Amino acid sequence: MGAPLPRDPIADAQHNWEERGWSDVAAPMAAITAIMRTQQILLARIESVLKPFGLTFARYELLALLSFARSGALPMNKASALLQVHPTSVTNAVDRLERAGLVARSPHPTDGRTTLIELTSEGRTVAKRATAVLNSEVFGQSGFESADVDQLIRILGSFRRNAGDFTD
Amino acid sequence: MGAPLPRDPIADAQHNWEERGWSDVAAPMAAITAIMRTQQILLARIESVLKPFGLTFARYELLALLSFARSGALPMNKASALLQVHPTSVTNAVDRLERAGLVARSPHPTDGRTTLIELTSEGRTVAKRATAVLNSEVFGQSGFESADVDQLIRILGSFRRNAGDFTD
DNA sequence: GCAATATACTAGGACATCCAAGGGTTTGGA
DNA sequence: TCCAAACCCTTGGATGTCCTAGTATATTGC
Repeated sequence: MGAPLPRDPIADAQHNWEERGWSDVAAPMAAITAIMRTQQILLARIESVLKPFGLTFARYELLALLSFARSGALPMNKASALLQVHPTSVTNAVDRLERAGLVARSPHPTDGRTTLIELTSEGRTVAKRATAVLNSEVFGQSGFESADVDQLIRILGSFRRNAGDFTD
Repeated sequence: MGAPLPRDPIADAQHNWEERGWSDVAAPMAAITAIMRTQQILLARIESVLKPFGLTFARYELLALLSFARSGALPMNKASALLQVHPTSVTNAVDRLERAGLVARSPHPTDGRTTLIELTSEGRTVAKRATAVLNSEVFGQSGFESADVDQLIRILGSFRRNAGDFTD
């Protein structure tokens, strides 16, 4: 956005919390705020890389999910569950991907309520190329130490499990 | 959203990455995806707590920032920089907070380009009460182990510094 | 078998974020 | 002094997310 700040605004907030006598929750507040900000930074990097492909992160995630499905097709409700987003968000993403010719809707063979989303061959190509660039430009240069990556996976995995994302 | 999944979708994605030969970036990919999902869960909790106050997280952050400013007022560009969001997002938040009577715009005394945002007394009251509930309902029950909170603050703090958020 | 309930997707609305562009104000160099 | 460049805020547009409600199809229970 702009130039770096002279001080860490989240550390400042943590100090403010402690000064007000909320020391018991100051650290979790700072951690949660840091997660918010980190997500914002990472999302911006990802979207910047995907822009040349005409993709957003939401649409890329759907393409990637489909590309890993054996049949190359998934019911919309399944995609919604796996991506952990609201069904209307999937409808929105599919609308745009379909208009771009990267996926196609088709009726479910036995359940009239269900719509299957299927990768087109162009969709598969775009997914492959976008993934390659994301791997090299974002995931390969995350800025996290290797040991910290393991810590994040452990800590956030535990959090997500406790939050009810999955049972394992 | 829905019921817990039988398996962790992010761990599955990491395995898929490894199977395709992208083992070198599979772990950072999983960590980054986990940050995205964690942010989503935390944001939902926060918004749920703030809803009774007629606040969103974006508006709450602005109120909280103002409540910690000595004078109780800040220029909009300063708020934009400290909250690390685009100036138009601040304009949007101030518009709504002003309509709700929680903040007021006033001209800067010496710089005609600048607009100051000031807490109203009602705004200060709402900020105080919203903070109390957030502290007890979200930050006080984050679900993170105390040691993990420290790890998160360290890891994400380092990341944000490297990303150019601040120099310290 | 049929009505009541549950499930799947979509339409419309509220919010937030960013970008691009425009209008007003200040600053700084020729 | 004066005009160009820099800065500040706002408007308008695109996208994503969620919620609520509505339509269509399946499933269940009597």
